[in-house]
Amino acid sequence: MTNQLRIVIIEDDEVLRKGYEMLLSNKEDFLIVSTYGSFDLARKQLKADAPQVILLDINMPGTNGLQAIPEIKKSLPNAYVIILTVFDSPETVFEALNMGADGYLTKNSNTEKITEAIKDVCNGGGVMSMNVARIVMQSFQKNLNSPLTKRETEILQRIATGQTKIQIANDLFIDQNTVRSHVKNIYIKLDVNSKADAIKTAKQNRFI
Amino acid sequence: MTNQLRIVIIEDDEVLRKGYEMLLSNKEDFLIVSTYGSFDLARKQLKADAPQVILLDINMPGTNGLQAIPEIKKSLPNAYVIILTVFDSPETVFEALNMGADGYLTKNSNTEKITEAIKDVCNGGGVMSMNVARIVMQSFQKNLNSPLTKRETEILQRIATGQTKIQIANDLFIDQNTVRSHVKNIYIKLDVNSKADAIKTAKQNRFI
DNA sequence: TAAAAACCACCCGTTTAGGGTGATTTTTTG
DNA sequence: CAAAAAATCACCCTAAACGGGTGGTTTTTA
Repeated sequence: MTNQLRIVIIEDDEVLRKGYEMLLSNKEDFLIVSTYGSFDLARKQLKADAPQVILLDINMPGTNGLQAIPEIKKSLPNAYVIILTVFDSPETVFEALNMGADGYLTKNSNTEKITEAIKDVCNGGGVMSMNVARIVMQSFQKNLNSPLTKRETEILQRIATGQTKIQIANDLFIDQNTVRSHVKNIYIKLDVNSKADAIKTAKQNRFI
Repeated sequence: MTNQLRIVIIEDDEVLRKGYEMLLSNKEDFLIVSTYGSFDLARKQLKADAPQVILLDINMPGTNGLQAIPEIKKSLPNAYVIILTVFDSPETVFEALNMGADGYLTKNSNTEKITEAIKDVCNGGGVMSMNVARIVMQSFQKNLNSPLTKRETEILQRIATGQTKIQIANDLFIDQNTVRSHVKNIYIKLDVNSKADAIKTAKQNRFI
């Protein structure tokens, strides 16, 4: 790309903010348009800054980074938002992704990783650091010690998508009564007595 | 770590197989224990090879890589499985993660990335290349043009977890009739007339 | 060849879903 | 500020689905 990438940094820690600014502005591909100590300070300027990439901290005074994402996406729909934070709890990560973050880096990332991430994001990639990727991958991995059989798991998954027993029976080419039998066994194994509880328990334990 | 990492490569393309072997065996931290042209050939030897990391292709004659993952995890519960493939469709990625893969690299990854990935995985990290991360992140990102209001989205999400309207009403401190009203509006907006269809449509369009 | 899983068939009463039609109050937004 | 959108609530109705109980057979797996 012939033009420099316009970057904005929003980070309340002054040392980190200046640090990132110095390190990234050394790269000739990057132009640090502005830096802010909070999103509340950045809000009115952002549109004029017209950044392509925003490095965003989560823990900030006033509006926090997660709350800021939808607002940013609204006023700058084409800008990429990369979270840069110390938090890497599953809840925080998933909320950030749900809000529409394009990347999630934890602060142990060195300059090399960050510059790489910025370029990757602009090439349409997603970016996450190792510990974040681990969290995300674990969220997909099922519990290998599920008490449910293959068939029971299949049926519970379908229940979780809102299918009725009749629909499930038709889809699996088995009788409604068979589905009922399986459901009863599922309830016994999970020690519940309703769809909602079964789904809840199964999801908590990653059985489905 | 003082000992070398024991690595097995399972890849049907001979050129790639030999290529990876050469490149990785140059690293003094790594010991390529064995390489195989298919999982069926590897199956009986794997336990004796006792690898810490397995690089696994997906498209192979006989048992494919995805099917192989559960089998590997069963016989070598402590081994890390890194998928190394050209496929990066959402379906393939999610199936691999569901099967328990610890990493997912596409074949444009250079040696540097691969060695880094192997080390990261052994440090308990998850590993994925940029295009895979993009796929995973997109799966979390909701459609910003949802026709559903905040409340409607909330209610539909709860329906998708199996909650009844009464339970939802209690949880949200509103009347059952109010929940019904919202549900009716949801059905109209999504042009459906049942829970299952609403959930299906909403998930397809990432409204929930 | 046992045990586990998958399959099927009835009974029963209660709960839930979904369609229709009306309304009021609060919040958002131009 | 005024109009629009969202959220709230009420009552009609029927058919469908749920969940508990108890019994069984066939197939698959270890």
